[in-house]
Amino acid sequence: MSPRTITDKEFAQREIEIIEIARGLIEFECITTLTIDKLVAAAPYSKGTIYKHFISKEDLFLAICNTCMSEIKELFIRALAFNGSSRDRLEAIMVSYLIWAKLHPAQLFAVLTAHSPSVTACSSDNRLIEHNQCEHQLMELIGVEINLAINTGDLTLPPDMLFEQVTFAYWSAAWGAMALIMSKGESIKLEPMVLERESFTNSRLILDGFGWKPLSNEKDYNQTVRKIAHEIFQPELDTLLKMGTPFIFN
Amino acid sequence: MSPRTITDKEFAQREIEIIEIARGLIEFECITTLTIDKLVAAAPYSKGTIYKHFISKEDLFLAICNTCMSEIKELFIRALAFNGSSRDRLEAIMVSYLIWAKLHPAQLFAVLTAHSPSVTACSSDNRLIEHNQCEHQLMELIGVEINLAINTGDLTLPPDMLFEQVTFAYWSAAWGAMALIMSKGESIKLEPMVLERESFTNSRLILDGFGWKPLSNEKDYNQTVRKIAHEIFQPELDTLLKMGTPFIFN
DNA sequence: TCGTCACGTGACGATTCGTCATTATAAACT
DNA sequence: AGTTTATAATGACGAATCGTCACGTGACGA
Repeated sequence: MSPRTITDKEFAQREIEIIEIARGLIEFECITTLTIDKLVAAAPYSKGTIYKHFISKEDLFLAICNTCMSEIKELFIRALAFNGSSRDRLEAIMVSYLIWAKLHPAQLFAVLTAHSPSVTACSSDNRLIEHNQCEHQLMELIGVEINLAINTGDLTLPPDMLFEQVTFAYWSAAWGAMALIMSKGESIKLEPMVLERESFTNSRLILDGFGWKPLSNEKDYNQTVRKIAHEIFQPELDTLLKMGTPFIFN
Repeated sequence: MSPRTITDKEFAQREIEIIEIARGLIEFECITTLTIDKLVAAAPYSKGTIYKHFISKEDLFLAICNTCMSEIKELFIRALAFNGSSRDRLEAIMVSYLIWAKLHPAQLFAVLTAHSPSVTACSSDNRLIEHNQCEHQLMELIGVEINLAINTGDLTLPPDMLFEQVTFAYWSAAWGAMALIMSKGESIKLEPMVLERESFTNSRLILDGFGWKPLSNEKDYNQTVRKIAHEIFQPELDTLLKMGTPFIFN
């Protein structure tokens, strides 16, 4: 009754495989120069099959973005294992985010462009839902830490403020620095701005603005960042060094 | 010796005209659906002529973006006329930025997408230089106010920090909120985040983080925002109301 | 009036996207 | 084993769009 069927699992597996191939292509070219035809040429599947998975090129982009966000999530989880104050762990999240960005600059572009309206407009509903879940999960991880901080008294939630606003403030400040600095090609530099430094600056300002203890003038967070990086992300630091783009400490 | 010449001035004028036509098209469609062919159909010039002005579609996008930034600059200048503290005037800049964004949501998308690597890659050098100048001018306006604050003692520049970093921190936090909230289509909402509220929150956090006086717990900035909006941007507020997207005060 | 040369034009080749008619194939059945 | 059958895979194709370039046009000087 059902000849030549493909199981859901096989289908999902193949989707992952295609996404990985696409990510591989991006590494050498750029998200912009990636075309469906190139992907078809590089993958052991035909165009029709690929369009079974992604309803459009943008849908593929968003799928790549979602995969990246899942990867980032894993790093976040590792970061949250840092033994320190709640604020230390937020710093650790920033470290992990930066490390990922530096490890995969081409992929980061994919994540950035995935936030453009064209991608949102041309992606499948399921993919968009998945994307929202990914974003939600990342924010949730930050949210848990914020809750902890409130419970321990390190952070006092301003009375007229929603809980999610704290997450959003932190996330958006990090996003802004990332987007502005990384979008500039090598051709034009945005002053002498350094991704790592400005990101930590934004983090510090936002958290100090909340009065999240210990404040940055009570503690040397540069030291904390070094400790986090070496304790949790030493392998990644080594890779970055080998890539010629070492993590820059203050 | 030179038959049928076009002066530089005429050329520049025509460029402005074409950009305005393109902006008009964007209003009804979207930056993504804007094609050169549509522009050619809408403009009294042929494709060849248009390609005399813009070396690529992306170059046109960046030109639109630059025009928008010049418009924003004018609003910034108006904002800076606000009679108050230096921090009040930064708040005024945020108000003007938000008002522009709400007045021209479609154009804002153009500005956002103009920051994607594809646009940077395919634009002419001149256009990129112009873009950098626009960005620089906007930041410079903020920079002037920061200097004033330092001179009056409202702000103490952290010893290990460059002057430009203050500007960048403020600008990137504003950018992040804008990019994250506006990039979400109507389909998917990012929690109950409100552009105006989160923008002012970010602004307050960053400036409080710097210890920029008067701090937000010493003064009701919601009141200041209302004052700024009504004193300087009442016509725009009325327009927004008519558009059905009123400026949202806290 | 005519020649010239910069400017304007839009047809065209080249890409790339996404579809769909056709082919291949594995399971079920005889 | 051979046949049937429904589903999956394929890639040729039409449509859309980009950017170019060979040709047309017209203002000005001679």
